[in-house]
Amino acid sequence: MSSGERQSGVDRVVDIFEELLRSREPIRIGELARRLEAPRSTLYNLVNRLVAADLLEVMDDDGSVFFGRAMQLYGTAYAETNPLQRHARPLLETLAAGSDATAQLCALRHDKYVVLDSRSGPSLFRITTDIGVPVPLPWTASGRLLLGHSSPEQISALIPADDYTLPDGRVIDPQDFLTDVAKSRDDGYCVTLGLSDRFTCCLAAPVRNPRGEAVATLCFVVPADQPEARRLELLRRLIEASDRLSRHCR
Amino acid sequence: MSSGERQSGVDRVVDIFEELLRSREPIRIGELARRLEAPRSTLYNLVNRLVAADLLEVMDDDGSVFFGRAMQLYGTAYAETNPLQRHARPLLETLAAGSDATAQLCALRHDKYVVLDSRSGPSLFRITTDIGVPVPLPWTASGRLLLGHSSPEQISALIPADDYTLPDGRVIDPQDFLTDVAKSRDDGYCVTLGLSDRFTCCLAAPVRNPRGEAVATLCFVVPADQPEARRLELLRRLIEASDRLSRHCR
DNA sequence: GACGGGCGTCCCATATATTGGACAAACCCA
DNA sequence: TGGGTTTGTCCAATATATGGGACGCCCGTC
Repeated sequence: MSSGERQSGVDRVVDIFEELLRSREPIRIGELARRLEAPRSTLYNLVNRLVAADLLEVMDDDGSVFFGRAMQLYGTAYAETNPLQRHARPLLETLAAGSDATAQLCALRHDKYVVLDSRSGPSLFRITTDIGVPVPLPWTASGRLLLGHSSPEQISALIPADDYTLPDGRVIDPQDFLTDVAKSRDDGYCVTLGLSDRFTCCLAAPVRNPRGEAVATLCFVVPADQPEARRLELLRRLIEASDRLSRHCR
Repeated sequence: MSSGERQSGVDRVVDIFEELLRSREPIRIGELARRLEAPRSTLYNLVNRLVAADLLEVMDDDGSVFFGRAMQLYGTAYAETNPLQRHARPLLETLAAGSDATAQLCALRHDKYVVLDSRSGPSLFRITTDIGVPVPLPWTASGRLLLGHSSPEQISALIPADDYTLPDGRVIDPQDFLTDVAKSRDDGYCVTLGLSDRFTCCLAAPVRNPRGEAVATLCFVVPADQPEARRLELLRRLIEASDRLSRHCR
Protein backbone atom coordinates (compact mmCIF):
# COMPACT_ATOMS: atom_id res chain seq x y z
CA MET A 1 0.00 0.00 0.00
CA SER A 2 2.93 2.34 -0.11
CA SER A 3 5.84 1.15 -2.22
CA GLY A 4 5.52 -0.39 -5.72
CA GLU A 5 5.06 1.57 -8.90
CA ARG A 6 1.80 1.46 -10.78
CA GLN A 7 1.74 0.78 -14.47
CA SER A 8 -0.86 1.40 -17.11
CA GLY A 9 -2.80 -1.65 -18.21
CA VAL A 10 -2.15 -0.83 -21.84
CA ASP A 11 1.59 -0.76 -21.30
CA ARG A 12 1.39 -4.05 -19.46
CA VAL A 13 -0.50 -5.54 -22.38
CA VAL A 14 2.30 -4.48 -24.68
CA ASP A 15 4.79 -6.10 -22.33
CA ILE A 16 2.79 -9.33 -22.40
CA PHE A 17 2.83 -9.40 -26.19
CA GLU A 18 6.56 -8.74 -26.39
CA GLU A 19 7.28 -11.44 -23.85
CA LEU A 20 5.17 -13.95 -25.77
CA LEU A 21 6.96 -13.05 -29.00
CA ARG A 22 10.31 -13.59 -27.31
CA SER A 23 9.25 -16.88 -25.81
CA ARG A 24 7.63 -18.22 -29.00
CA GLU A 25 5.64 -20.68 -26.91
CA PRO A 26 2.78 -20.53 -24.43
CA ILE A 27 3.58 -19.18 -20.96
CA ARG A 28 1.67 -19.77 -17.75
CA ILE A 29 0.30 -16.70 -16.07
CA GLY A 30 2.42 -17.12 -12.96
CA GLU A 31 5.55 -17.38 -15.05
CA LEU A 32 4.48 -14.33 -17.03
CA ALA A 33 4.05 -12.37 -13.82
CA ARG A 34 7.54 -13.36 -12.74
CA ARG A 35 9.16 -12.38 -16.02
CA LEU A 36 7.39 -9.04 -16.27
CA GLU A 37 7.72 -8.36 -12.55
CA ALA A 38 4.01 -7.61 -12.48
CA PRO A 39 1.46 -8.50 -9.80
CA ARG A 40 -0.35 -11.73 -10.44
CA SER A 41 -3.76 -10.23 -9.83
CA THR A 42 -3.11 -7.65 -12.52
CA LEU A 43 -2.08 -10.27 -15.04
CA TYR A 44 -5.12 -12.42 -14.37
CA ASN A 45 -7.26 -9.37 -15.00
CA LEU A 46 -5.50 -8.36 -18.21
CA VAL A 47 -5.12 -11.86 -19.62
CA ASN A 48 -8.80 -12.58 -19.07
CA ARG A 49 -9.76 -9.48 -21.02
CA LEU A 50 -7.37 -10.33 -23.83
CA VAL A 51 -8.58 -13.92 -23.99
CA ALA A 52 -12.18 -12.71 -24.22
CA ALA A 53 -11.10 -10.54 -27.16
CA ASP A 54 -9.31 -13.49 -28.78
CA LEU A 55 -6.01 -11.64 -28.76
CA LEU A 56 -4.71 -14.40 -26.50
CA GLU A 57 -5.65 -18.06 -26.19
CA VAL A 58 -5.38 -20.34 -23.17
CA MET A 59 -4.03 -23.81 -23.81
CA ASP A 60 -6.68 -25.99 -22.23
CA ASP A 61 -4.17 -28.64 -21.14
CA ASP A 62 -2.07 -26.60 -18.72
CA GLY A 63 -3.61 -23.12 -18.64
CA SER A 64 -0.70 -21.38 -20.31
CA VAL A 65 -1.42 -18.54 -22.72
CA PHE A 66 -0.21 -17.52 -26.15
CA PHE A 67 -1.33 -15.30 -29.00
CA GLY A 68 -4.88 -15.85 -30.20
CA ARG A 69 -6.63 -15.97 -33.50
CA ALA A 70 -7.38 -12.26 -33.62
CA MET A 71 -3.64 -11.61 -33.88
CA GLN A 72 -3.51 -13.64 -37.06
CA LEU A 73 -6.34 -11.61 -38.56
CA TYR A 74 -4.85 -8.27 -37.52
CA GLY A 75 -1.43 -9.29 -38.75
CA THR A 76 -2.78 -10.42 -42.09
CA ALA A 77 -4.72 -7.18 -42.47
CA TYR A 78 -1.45 -5.33 -41.89
CA ALA A 79 0.47 -7.46 -44.36
CA GLU A 80 -2.18 -7.00 -47.03
CA THR A 81 -2.42 -3.25 -46.54
CA ASN A 82 1.15 -2.17 -45.95
CA PRO A 83 2.68 -1.29 -49.33
CA LEU A 84 6.09 -2.71 -48.50
CA GLN A 85 4.78 -6.08 -47.43
CA ARG A 86 2.12 -6.30 -50.10
CA HIS A 87 4.49 -5.65 -52.98
CA ALA A 88 7.27 -7.70 -51.47
CA ARG A 89 5.30 -10.93 -51.42
CA PRO A 90 5.11 -11.57 -55.18
CA LEU A 91 8.71 -10.44 -55.55
CA LEU A 92 9.84 -12.94 -52.93
CA GLU A 93 7.95 -15.67 -54.70
CA THR A 94 9.55 -14.81 -58.01
CA LEU A 95 13.00 -14.61 -56.48
CA ALA A 96 12.68 -17.85 -54.56
CA ALA A 97 11.17 -19.83 -57.44
CA GLY A 98 13.34 -18.31 -60.20
CA SER A 99 16.62 -18.77 -58.36
CA ASP A 100 15.80 -21.78 -56.21
CA ALA A 101 17.03 -20.12 -53.02
CA THR A 102 15.53 -18.71 -49.85
CA ALA A 103 14.44 -15.09 -50.35
CA GLN A 104 13.64 -12.87 -47.38
CA LEU A 105 12.27 -9.43 -46.59
CA CYS A 106 14.12 -8.00 -43.60
CA ALA A 107 13.98 -4.86 -41.49
CA LEU A 108 15.21 -3.15 -38.36
CA ARG A 109 13.27 -3.67 -35.13
CA HIS A 110 14.53 -1.98 -31.97
CA ASP A 111 18.27 -2.71 -32.04
CA LYS A 112 18.00 -5.98 -33.93
CA TYR A 113 17.39 -7.37 -37.39
CA VAL A 114 14.21 -9.37 -38.08
CA VAL A 115 12.85 -11.33 -41.02
CA LEU A 116 9.42 -9.97 -42.00
CA ASP A 117 8.59 -12.48 -44.74
CA SER A 118 10.35 -15.37 -46.41
CA ARG A 119 9.94 -17.77 -49.34
CA SER A 120 11.95 -20.81 -50.21
CA GLY A 121 12.68 -22.32 -53.61
CA PRO A 122 11.24 -25.71 -54.48
CA SER A 123 14.32 -27.87 -54.01
CA LEU A 124 15.54 -26.21 -50.88
CA PHE A 125 14.98 -27.56 -47.39
CA ARG A 126 17.39 -25.44 -45.39
CA ILE A 127 16.20 -24.11 -42.07
CA THR A 128 15.51 -20.43 -42.50
CA THR A 129 15.36 -17.82 -39.75
CA ASP A 130 11.93 -17.60 -38.15
CA ILE A 131 9.86 -14.54 -38.89
CA GLY A 132 10.05 -12.04 -36.07
CA VAL A 133 13.01 -13.54 -34.23
CA PRO A 134 15.52 -10.79 -33.34
CA VAL A 135 19.07 -11.27 -34.63
CA PRO A 136 22.07 -9.06 -33.76
CA LEU A 137 22.75 -6.61 -36.58
CA PRO A 138 26.48 -7.43 -36.96
CA TRP A 139 25.61 -11.03 -37.76
CA THR A 140 23.91 -10.18 -41.04
CA ALA A 141 24.46 -8.62 -44.43
CA SER A 142 21.10 -6.88 -44.20
CA GLY A 143 22.08 -5.37 -40.85
CA ARG A 144 24.92 -3.52 -42.54
CA LEU A 145 22.56 -2.05 -45.13
CA LEU A 146 19.82 -1.15 -42.66
CA LEU A 147 22.23 1.07 -40.73
CA GLY A 148 23.37 2.96 -43.82
CA HIS A 149 21.59 6.18 -42.87
CA SER A 150 22.87 6.18 -39.26
CA SER A 151 26.00 7.99 -38.08
CA PRO A 152 28.87 6.00 -36.57
CA GLU A 153 27.93 7.46 -33.16
CA GLN A 154 24.33 6.34 -33.51
CA ILE A 155 25.42 2.88 -34.57
CA SER A 156 27.82 2.48 -31.67
CA ALA A 157 25.14 3.67 -29.27
CA LEU A 158 22.52 1.36 -30.74
CA ILE A 159 24.31 -1.95 -30.82
CA PRO A 160 24.88 -3.84 -27.54
CA ALA A 161 28.48 -4.97 -27.03
CA ASP A 162 27.48 -8.64 -26.96
CA ASP A 163 26.02 -8.40 -30.45
CA TYR A 164 29.50 -8.25 -31.98
CA THR A 165 30.12 -11.81 -30.85
CA LEU A 166 29.12 -14.34 -33.50
CA PRO A 167 27.38 -17.63 -32.65
CA ASP A 168 30.66 -19.54 -33.06
CA GLY A 169 32.51 -17.25 -30.64
CA ARG A 170 34.38 -15.07 -33.13
CA VAL A 171 34.19 -11.35 -32.37
CA ILE A 172 33.70 -8.62 -34.95
CA ASP A 173 35.71 -5.42 -34.50
CA PRO A 174 33.21 -2.52 -34.17
CA GLN A 175 35.48 -0.36 -36.33
CA ASP A 176 35.49 -2.94 -39.11
CA PHE A 177 31.71 -3.09 -38.81
CA LEU A 178 31.40 0.67 -39.30
CA THR A 179 33.57 0.37 -42.39
CA ASP A 180 31.36 -2.44 -43.68
CA VAL A 181 28.26 -0.29 -43.16
CA ALA A 182 29.74 2.61 -45.11
CA LYS A 183 30.97 0.38 -47.92
CA SER A 184 27.61 -1.40 -48.18
CA ARG A 185 25.79 1.91 -48.39
CA ASP A 186 28.05 3.08 -51.23
CA ASP A 187 27.96 -0.27 -53.06
CA GLY A 188 24.16 -0.54 -52.81
CA TYR A 189 24.42 -4.17 -51.73
CA CYS A 190 26.14 -6.39 -49.20
CA VAL A 191 27.42 -9.95 -49.36
CA THR A 192 28.63 -11.98 -46.39
CA LEU A 193 30.29 -15.37 -46.53
CA GLY A 194 30.25 -17.71 -43.55
CA LEU A 195 29.32 -14.95 -41.11
CA SER A 196 26.46 -15.95 -38.83
CA ASP A 197 26.87 -19.53 -40.01
CA ARG A 198 30.08 -20.97 -41.39
CA PHE A 199 28.37 -22.55 -44.39
CA THR A 200 25.96 -19.82 -45.38
CA CYS A 201 26.26 -16.99 -47.86
CA CYS A 202 23.94 -14.00 -47.49
CA LEU A 203 23.32 -11.51 -50.27
CA ALA A 204 21.29 -8.39 -49.50
CA ALA A 205 20.07 -5.29 -51.33
CA PRO A 206 18.37 -2.26 -49.78
CA VAL A 207 14.78 -1.10 -50.23
CA ARG A 208 15.03 2.65 -49.98
CA ASN A 209 12.39 5.27 -49.18
CA PRO A 210 12.28 8.49 -51.20
CA ARG A 211 14.86 10.02 -48.85
CA GLY A 212 17.27 7.23 -49.75
CA GLU A 213 17.17 5.51 -46.35
CA ALA A 214 17.12 1.73 -46.29
CA VAL A 215 13.73 0.90 -44.74
CA ALA A 216 14.11 -2.79 -45.47
CA THR A 217 16.23 -5.26 -47.40
CA LEU A 218 15.67 -8.13 -49.73
CA CYS A 219 18.11 -10.94 -49.25
CA PHE A 220 19.06 -14.39 -50.48
CA VAL A 221 20.32 -17.13 -48.21
CA VAL A 222 22.33 -19.78 -50.07
CA PRO A 223 25.05 -22.33 -49.32
CA ALA A 224 28.51 -20.80 -49.12
CA ASP A 225 29.97 -23.02 -51.83
CA GLN A 226 28.10 -21.43 -54.74
CA PRO A 227 30.27 -20.44 -57.71
CA GLU A 228 31.08 -16.78 -58.16
CA ALA A 229 29.03 -16.51 -61.33
CA ARG A 230 25.89 -17.70 -59.63
CA ARG A 231 26.39 -15.31 -56.75
CA LEU A 232 26.67 -12.41 -59.17
CA GLU A 233 23.52 -13.51 -60.95
CA LEU A 234 21.63 -13.77 -57.65
CA LEU A 235 22.85 -10.33 -56.67
CA ARG A 236 21.71 -8.88 -59.99
CA ARG A 237 18.20 -10.23 -59.51
CA LEU A 238 18.11 -9.09 -55.93
CA ILE A 239 19.09 -5.53 -56.79
CA GLU A 240 16.58 -5.38 -59.59
CA ALA A 241 13.81 -6.57 -57.26
CA SER A 242 14.73 -4.21 -54.45
CA ASP A 243 14.85 -1.26 -56.85
CA ARG A 244 11.39 -2.20 -58.02
CA LEU A 245 10.18 -2.43 -54.44
CA SER A 246 11.72 0.94 -53.62
CA ARG A 247 9.77 2.50 -56.47
CA HIS A 248 6.52 0.94 -55.22
CA CYS A 249 6.95 2.40 -51.77
CA ARG A 250 7.09 6.09 -52.40
CA MET B 1 -17.86 15.77 -15.00
CA SER B 2 -20.74 13.64 -13.91
CA SER B 3 -22.40 11.80 -16.79
CA GLY B 4 -20.41 9.69 -19.29
CA GLU B 5 -19.31 6.14 -18.64
CA ARG B 6 -15.68 5.34 -18.11
CA GLN B 7 -14.10 2.47 -19.95
CA SER B 8 -10.94 0.54 -19.37
CA GLY B 9 -8.08 1.44 -21.64
CA VAL B 10 -7.49 -2.20 -22.46
CA ASP B 11 -11.07 -2.65 -23.61
CA ARG B 12 -10.79 0.47 -25.70
CA VAL B 13 -7.65 -0.90 -27.30
CA VAL B 14 -9.55 -4.02 -28.26
CA ASP B 15 -12.29 -1.84 -29.76
CA ILE B 16 -9.70 0.04 -31.78
CA PHE B 17 -8.29 -3.19 -33.20
CA GLU B 18 -11.71 -4.54 -34.11
CA GLU B 19 -12.69 -1.31 -35.80
CA LEU B 20 -9.47 -1.30 -37.83
CA LEU B 21 -10.08 -4.89 -38.88
CA ARG B 22 -13.60 -3.99 -39.99
CA SER B 23 -12.41 -0.96 -41.88
CA ARG B 24 -9.44 -2.69 -43.55
CA GLU B 25 -7.87 0.70 -44.19
CA PRO B 26 -6.26 3.44 -42.09
CA ILE B 27 -8.61 5.60 -40.01
CA ARG B 28 -7.93 9.07 -38.67
CA ILE B 29 -8.06 9.42 -34.94
CA GLY B 30 -11.02 11.80 -34.99
CA GLU B 31 -12.98 9.39 -37.11
CA LEU B 32 -12.00 6.54 -34.81
CA ALA B 33 -13.29 8.50 -31.83
CA ARG B 34 -16.58 9.07 -33.61
CA ARG B 35 -17.06 5.42 -34.54
CA LEU B 36 -16.17 4.10 -31.10
CA GLU B 37 -18.01 6.92 -29.33
CA ALA B 38 -14.88 7.50 -27.28
CA PRO B 39 -13.37 10.81 -26.13
CA ARG B 40 -10.72 12.13 -28.46
CA SER B 41 -8.25 12.78 -25.68
CA THR B 42 -8.47 9.15 -24.63
CA LEU B 43 -7.85 7.92 -28.13
CA TYR B 44 -4.85 10.18 -28.63
CA ASN B 45 -3.42 8.76 -25.42
CA LEU B 46 -4.05 5.14 -26.36
CA VAL B 47 -3.03 5.44 -29.98
CA ASN B 48 0.23 7.11 -29.04
CA ARG B 49 1.08 4.24 -26.72
CA LEU B 50 0.20 1.67 -29.34
CA VAL B 51 2.19 3.45 -32.00
CA ALA B 52 5.20 3.55 -29.71
CA ALA B 53 4.82 -0.21 -29.30
CA ASP B 54 4.54 -0.66 -33.07
CA LEU B 55 1.13 -2.27 -32.73
CA LEU B 56 -0.23 0.63 -34.76
CA GLU B 57 1.36 2.80 -37.44
CA VAL B 58 0.53 6.36 -38.42
CA MET B 59 0.39 7.11 -42.13
CA ASP B 60 2.70 10.09 -42.43
CA ASP B 61 0.69 11.62 -45.25
CA ASP B 62 -2.60 12.24 -43.46
CA GLY B 63 -2.08 11.10 -39.87
CA SER B 64 -4.47 8.17 -40.07
CA VAL B 65 -3.61 4.98 -38.22
CA PHE B 66 -3.66 1.28 -39.00
CA PHE B 67 -2.11 -1.90 -37.69
CA GLY B 68 1.64 -1.82 -37.25
CA ARG B 69 4.48 -4.17 -37.88
CA ALA B 70 4.32 -5.82 -34.46
CA MET B 71 0.91 -7.21 -35.40
CA GLN B 72 2.46 -9.03 -38.31
CA LEU B 73 5.08 -10.57 -36.05
CA TYR B 74 2.58 -11.58 -33.38
CA GLY B 75 0.19 -12.95 -35.98
CA THR B 76 2.94 -14.98 -37.61
CA ALA B 77 4.05 -16.34 -34.25
CA TYR B 78 0.47 -17.47 -33.69
CA ALA B 79 0.17 -19.06 -37.11
CA GLU B 80 3.45 -20.93 -36.67
CA THR B 81 2.60 -22.17 -33.20
CA ASN B 82 -1.08 -23.02 -33.43
CA PRO B 83 -1.37 -26.68 -34.48
CA LEU B 84 -4.41 -26.12 -36.66
CA GLN B 85 -2.85 -23.34 -38.67
CA ARG B 86 0.60 -24.87 -38.82
CA HIS B 87 -0.58 -28.20 -40.18
CA ALA B 88 -3.17 -26.62 -42.43
CA ARG B 89 -0.65 -24.62 -44.45
CA PRO B 90 1.08 -27.49 -46.27
CA LEU B 91 -2.27 -29.18 -46.80
CA LEU B 92 -3.69 -26.05 -48.40
CA GLU B 93 -0.67 -25.84 -50.66
CA THR B 94 -1.05 -29.44 -51.73
CA LEU B 95 -4.78 -29.06 -52.30
CA ALA B 96 -4.45 -25.83 -54.26
CA ALA B 97 -1.58 -27.02 -56.42
CA GLY B 98 -2.81 -30.57 -56.93
CA SER B 99 -6.33 -29.59 -57.89
CA ASP B 100 -5.71 -26.15 -59.37
CA ALA B 101 -8.41 -24.51 -57.28
CA THR B 102 -8.60 -22.11 -54.36
CA ALA B 103 -8.28 -23.95 -51.05
CA GLN B 104 -9.20 -22.25 -47.78
CA LEU B 105 -9.09 -22.86 -44.05
CA CYS B 106 -12.22 -21.42 -42.45
CA ALA B 107 -13.62 -21.03 -38.94
CA LEU B 108 -16.31 -19.44 -36.82
CA ARG B 109 -15.67 -15.99 -35.40
CA HIS B 110 -18.38 -14.36 -33.30
CA ASP B 111 -21.54 -14.98 -35.34
CA LYS B 112 -19.81 -15.03 -38.71
CA TYR B 113 -17.62 -17.17 -40.91
CA VAL B 114 -14.06 -16.09 -41.66
CA VAL B 115 -11.27 -17.35 -43.88
CA LEU B 116 -8.15 -18.00 -41.81
CA ASP B 117 -5.78 -18.97 -44.62
CA SER B 118 -6.03 -19.48 -48.35
CA ARG B 119 -3.98 -20.77 -51.28
CA SER B 120 -4.75 -20.59 -54.96
CA GLY B 121 -3.76 -22.96 -57.74
CA PRO B 122 -1.31 -21.76 -60.41
CA SER B 123 -3.75 -21.07 -63.25
CA LEU B 124 -6.38 -19.49 -61.11
CA PHE B 125 -6.89 -15.77 -60.75
CA ARG B 126 -10.31 -15.65 -59.18
CA ILE B 127 -10.87 -13.14 -56.44
CA THR B 128 -10.94 -15.02 -53.18
CA THR B 129 -12.48 -13.86 -49.92
CA ASP B 130 -10.06 -11.78 -47.87
CA ILE B 131 -8.64 -13.34 -44.75
CA GLY B 132 -10.46 -12.13 -41.66
CA VAL B 133 -13.46 -10.58 -43.39
CA PRO B 134 -16.69 -11.70 -41.69
CA VAL B 135 -19.26 -13.43 -43.89
CA PRO B 136 -22.81 -14.44 -42.81
CA LEU B 137 -22.92 -18.13 -41.98
CA PRO B 138 -25.93 -18.99 -44.21
CA TRP B 139 -24.01 -17.79 -47.27
CA THR B 140 -21.44 -20.56 -47.07
CA ALA B 141 -21.01 -24.31 -47.16
CA SER B 142 -18.49 -24.10 -44.33
CA GLY B 143 -20.99 -22.19 -42.22
CA ARG B 144 -23.33 -25.18 -42.29
CA LEU B 145 -20.58 -27.49 -41.08
CA LEU B 146 -19.27 -25.15 -38.41
CA LEU B 147 -22.68 -25.10 -36.72
CA GLY B 148 -22.95 -28.88 -36.64
CA HIS B 149 -22.46 -29.14 -32.88
CA SER B 150 -24.99 -26.39 -32.06
CA SER B 151 -28.66 -26.97 -31.25
CA PRO B 152 -31.35 -25.44 -33.47
CA GLU B 153 -32.14 -22.99 -30.67
CA GLN B 154 -28.51 -21.91 -30.40
CA ILE B 155 -28.29 -21.47 -34.15
CA SER B 156 -31.45 -19.40 -34.35
CA ALA B 157 -30.24 -17.25 -31.46
CA LEU B 158 -26.79 -16.80 -32.99
CA ILE B 159 -27.58 -15.77 -36.53
CA PRO B 160 -28.91 -12.24 -37.17
CA ALA B 161 -32.06 -12.14 -39.31
CA ASP B 162 -30.33 -10.14 -42.05
CA ASP B 163 -27.76 -12.87 -42.55
CA TYR B 164 -30.33 -15.09 -44.25
CA THR B 165 -30.49 -12.62 -47.13
CA LEU B 166 -28.00 -13.47 -49.87
CA PRO B 167 -25.99 -10.80 -51.71
CA ASP B 168 -28.32 -11.06 -54.72
CA GLY B 169 -31.43 -10.51 -52.61
CA ARG B 170 -32.68 -14.09 -52.33
CA VAL B 171 -33.68 -15.11 -48.81
CA ILE B 172 -32.88 -18.46 -47.20
CA ASP B 173 -35.59 -20.04 -45.07
CA PRO B 174 -34.15 -20.50 -41.55
CA GLN B 175 -35.87 -23.90 -41.31
CA ASP B 176 -34.20 -25.06 -44.52
CA PHE B 177 -30.94 -23.82 -43.13
CA LEU B 178 -31.33 -25.90 -39.97
CA THR B 179 -32.05 -28.93 -42.16
CA ASP B 180 -28.91 -28.19 -44.19
CA VAL B 181 -26.84 -28.00 -41.02
CA ALA B 182 -28.11 -31.36 -39.77
CA LYS B 183 -27.60 -33.00 -43.15
CA SER B 184 -24.09 -31.61 -43.50
CA ARG B 185 -23.16 -32.89 -40.08
CA ASP B 186 -24.39 -36.38 -40.95
CA ASP B 187 -22.83 -36.37 -44.42
CA GLY B 188 -19.47 -35.14 -43.15
CA TYR B 189 -19.23 -32.59 -45.95
CA CYS B 190 -21.23 -29.81 -47.59
CA VAL B 191 -21.49 -28.61 -51.17
CA THR B 192 -23.21 -25.43 -52.29
CA LEU B 193 -23.86 -24.38 -55.86
CA GLY B 194 -24.42 -20.74 -56.76
CA LEU B 195 -25.15 -19.73 -53.20
CA SER B 196 -23.23 -16.63 -52.17
CA ASP B 197 -22.32 -16.07 -55.81
CA ARG B 198 -24.34 -17.38 -58.73
CA PHE B 199 -21.29 -18.78 -60.52
CA THR B 200 -19.40 -20.30 -57.65
CA CYS B 201 -19.37 -23.79 -56.22
CA CYS B 202 -18.13 -24.30 -52.65
CA LEU B 203 -17.10 -27.67 -51.28
CA ALA B 204 -16.31 -27.97 -47.59
CA ALA B 205 -15.24 -30.67 -45.14
CA PRO B 206 -15.02 -30.35 -41.35
CA VAL B 207 -11.91 -30.40 -39.19
CA ARG B 208 -13.09 -32.01 -35.96
CA ASN B 209 -11.65 -31.90 -32.47
CA PRO B 210 -11.53 -35.10 -30.41
CA ARG B 211 -15.08 -34.43 -29.21
CA GLY B 212 -16.26 -34.46 -32.82
CA GLU B 213 -17.05 -30.74 -33.03
CA ALA B 214 -16.15 -28.92 -36.23
CA VAL B 215 -13.51 -26.42 -35.10
CA ALA B 216 -12.71 -25.41 -38.66
CA THR B 217 -13.31 -26.42 -42.26
CA LEU B 218 -11.23 -26.94 -45.34
CA CYS B 219 -12.96 -25.81 -48.50
CA PHE B 220 -12.53 -25.50 -52.24
CA VAL B 221 -13.89 -22.60 -54.24
CA VAL B 222 -14.38 -23.46 -57.93
CA PRO B 223 -16.49 -22.27 -60.85
CA ALA B 224 -20.04 -23.65 -60.76
CA ASP B 225 -19.81 -25.28 -64.19
CA GLN B 226 -17.39 -28.05 -63.18
CA PRO B 227 -18.43 -31.56 -64.19
CA GLU B 228 -19.84 -33.82 -61.51
CA ALA B 229 -16.86 -36.18 -61.67
CA ARG B 230 -14.41 -33.39 -60.88
CA ARG B 231 -16.51 -32.18 -58.00
CA LEU B 232 -16.53 -35.65 -56.51
CA GLU B 233 -12.78 -35.89 -56.92
CA LEU B 234 -12.27 -32.52 -55.23
CA LEU B 235 -14.55 -33.57 -52.40
CA ARG B 236 -12.62 -36.78 -51.93
CA ARG B 237 -9.32 -34.91 -51.61
CA LEU B 238 -10.87 -32.36 -49.29
CA ILE B 239 -12.25 -34.98 -46.93
CA GLU B 240 -8.97 -36.84 -46.88
CA ALA B 241 -7.09 -33.63 -46.02
CA SER B 242 -9.54 -32.55 -43.33
CA ASP B 243 -9.42 -35.99 -41.73
CA ARG B 244 -5.67 -35.73 -41.66
CA LEU B 245 -5.88 -32.26 -40.09
CA SER B 246 -8.37 -33.52 -37.50
CA ARG B 247 -5.92 -36.19 -36.45
CA HIS B 248 -3.11 -33.67 -36.13
CA CYS B 249 -5.13 -31.47 -33.80
CA ARG B 250 -5.86 -33.75 -30.90
C1' DG C 1 -11.12 38.14 -44.70
C1' DA C 2 -14.23 35.96 -41.75
C1' DC C 3 -16.01 31.54 -40.75
C1' DG C 4 -16.56 26.64 -39.66
C1' DG C 5 -14.51 22.30 -38.87
C1' DG C 6 -11.01 19.14 -37.79
C1' DC C 7 -6.64 18.30 -35.65
C1' DG C 8 -3.24 17.86 -31.89
C1' DT C 9 -2.03 19.19 -27.19
C1' DC C 10 -2.70 20.39 -22.48
C1' DC C 11 -4.96 20.51 -17.90
C1' DC C 12 -7.70 19.24 -13.96
C1' DA C 13 -11.11 16.29 -11.34
C1' DT C 14 -12.75 11.92 -10.24
C1' DA C 15 -14.19 7.28 -11.25
C1' DT C 16 -11.75 3.22 -11.38
C1' DA C 17 -8.09 0.12 -12.67
C1' DT C 18 -4.12 -1.46 -10.51
C1' DT C 19 -2.23 -3.46 -6.60
C1' DG C 20 -0.87 -6.16 -2.45
C1' DG C 21 -2.59 -9.27 0.32
C1' DA C 22 -5.31 -13.15 1.90
C1' DC C 23 -7.68 -17.43 0.82
C1' DA C 24 -8.87 -22.32 -0.49
C1' DA C 25 -7.98 -25.73 -3.74
C1' DA C 26 -4.86 -28.22 -6.54
C1' DC C 27 -0.45 -29.91 -7.27
C1' DC C 28 4.16 -32.01 -6.71
C1' DC C 29 7.66 -34.34 -4.56
C1' DA C 30 9.72 -36.53 -0.81
C1' DT D 1 0.92 -38.79 4.55
C1' DG D 2 2.48 -33.96 4.86
C1' DG D 3 5.03 -29.66 3.70
C1' DG D 4 6.05 -26.42 0.09
C1' DT D 5 4.69 -24.41 -4.14
C1' DT D 6 1.48 -22.84 -7.58
C1' DT D 7 -3.12 -21.66 -9.12
C1' DG D 8 -7.25 -19.04 -9.57
C1' DT D 9 -10.42 -15.86 -7.12
C1' DC D 10 -11.74 -12.13 -4.21
C1' DC D 11 -11.26 -7.80 -1.53
C1' DA D 12 -10.45 -3.01 -0.16
C1' DA D 13 -7.35 1.12 -0.80
C1' DT D 14 -5.31 4.51 -3.54
C1' DA D 15 -2.51 6.10 -7.39
C1' DT D 16 -3.74 7.32 -11.83
C1' DA D 17 -5.80 6.80 -16.34
C1' DT D 18 -9.93 8.35 -18.39
C1' DG D 19 -12.89 11.90 -19.86
C1' DG D 20 -14.46 16.59 -20.50
C1' DG D 21 -13.32 20.81 -21.77
C1' DA D 22 -10.57 24.58 -23.58
C1' DC D 23 -6.77 26.24 -26.47
C1' DG D 24 -4.21 27.52 -30.76
C1' DC D 25 -3.39 25.87 -35.32
C1' DC D 26 -4.16 24.78 -40.08
C1' DC D 27 -7.09 24.25 -43.94
C1' DG D 28 -10.65 24.63 -46.99
C1' DT D 29 -15.13 27.41 -48.23
C1' DC D 30 -18.06 31.06 -48.58
